[in-house]
Amino acid sequence: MQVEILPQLACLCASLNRATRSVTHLYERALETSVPRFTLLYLLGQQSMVQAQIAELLTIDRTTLTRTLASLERQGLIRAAPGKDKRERRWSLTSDGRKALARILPKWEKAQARFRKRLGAERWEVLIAELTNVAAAARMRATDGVDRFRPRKTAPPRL
Amino acid sequence: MQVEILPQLACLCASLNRATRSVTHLYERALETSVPRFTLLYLLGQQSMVQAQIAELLTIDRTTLTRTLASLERQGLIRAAPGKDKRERRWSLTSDGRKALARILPKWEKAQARFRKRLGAERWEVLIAELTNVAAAARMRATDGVDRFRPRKTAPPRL
DNA sequence: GTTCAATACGTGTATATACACGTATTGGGC
DNA sequence: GCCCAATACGTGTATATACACGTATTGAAC
Repeated sequence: MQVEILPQLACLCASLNRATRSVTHLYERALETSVPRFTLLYLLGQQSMVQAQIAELLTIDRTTLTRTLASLERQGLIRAAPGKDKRERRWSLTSDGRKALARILPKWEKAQARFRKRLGAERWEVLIAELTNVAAAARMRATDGVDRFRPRKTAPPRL
Repeated sequence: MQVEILPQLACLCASLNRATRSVTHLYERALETSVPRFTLLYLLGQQSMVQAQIAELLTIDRTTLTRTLASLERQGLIRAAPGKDKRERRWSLTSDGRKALARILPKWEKAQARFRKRLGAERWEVLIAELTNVAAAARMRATDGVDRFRPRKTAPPRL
């Protein structure tokens, strides 16, 4: 039951979902952890963040994030501190979390380098930029008047 | 906690996951069903297929597919027939399934048209082709000798 | 025909995802 | 101060995802 060539899909969303399943599988083999968990560790390794801010940046549902963060907290990898606003939870890595991230980072970098080489540096960069555009375009409120997404002239900051 | 601009992510896999969450959310609002379920109905609307073949085409884990197909079968939308090989299950739409697909298709086409307009036809087409390439590249066996993905010169068939 | 590795599929379990709904805090209008 | 809509977060429930493991069938080697 071998599929010789991979057909294109008419649905952009189905194309995205398929590519994500395929690539996520590749990364998770290399990382020995799940991509969502690594993504959170990596992000919090850059800077501590309030929960709602993480949800927006990664476009993760608020309630999904609650459980994944709770799980990382149970593992002792992250810790929450209340902000001035007592409703907020500001998350940061614990020292165990930093150690775990340090162990995973080289594996992630290898996976990135391998797949980047496989695709070619040019396509890789274009792809990341385009995926950021697509994520932003899908979040666009339909009632904005213009139903046309305009990519930024200056590249957005990279995290 | 509003994020003014969406930053790029260093991780290609995280970029893919974020874009997929964002776009899937958009489509599911429009479809009033889940994207995986619609994708299966759409595919089986084109042609009946054996389970393992579906798994490969959509790069869905075999065991995930078992449950989603079972759910659609419980709803009476699809039906399995055994092949000559008694291990195989060949799936096709029931008449209820064809009706359901007919109801959903216009909504899907509207969602596609809207988002395609938003992105622009050119970027849309390039994106679907690239996502197909990426899915194929990630499936490439590392031991193929060449660790370099070559896109096909002739576009693959579209389903 | 018998044996056995490969193939097609299912089940138990765990995380990821997201909707509906609920609680606590904040800040502005009065 | 009081009221109340908005905000930040959690819980119950359902589907999606995928690994480890198990069963049935096939086909080829002998």
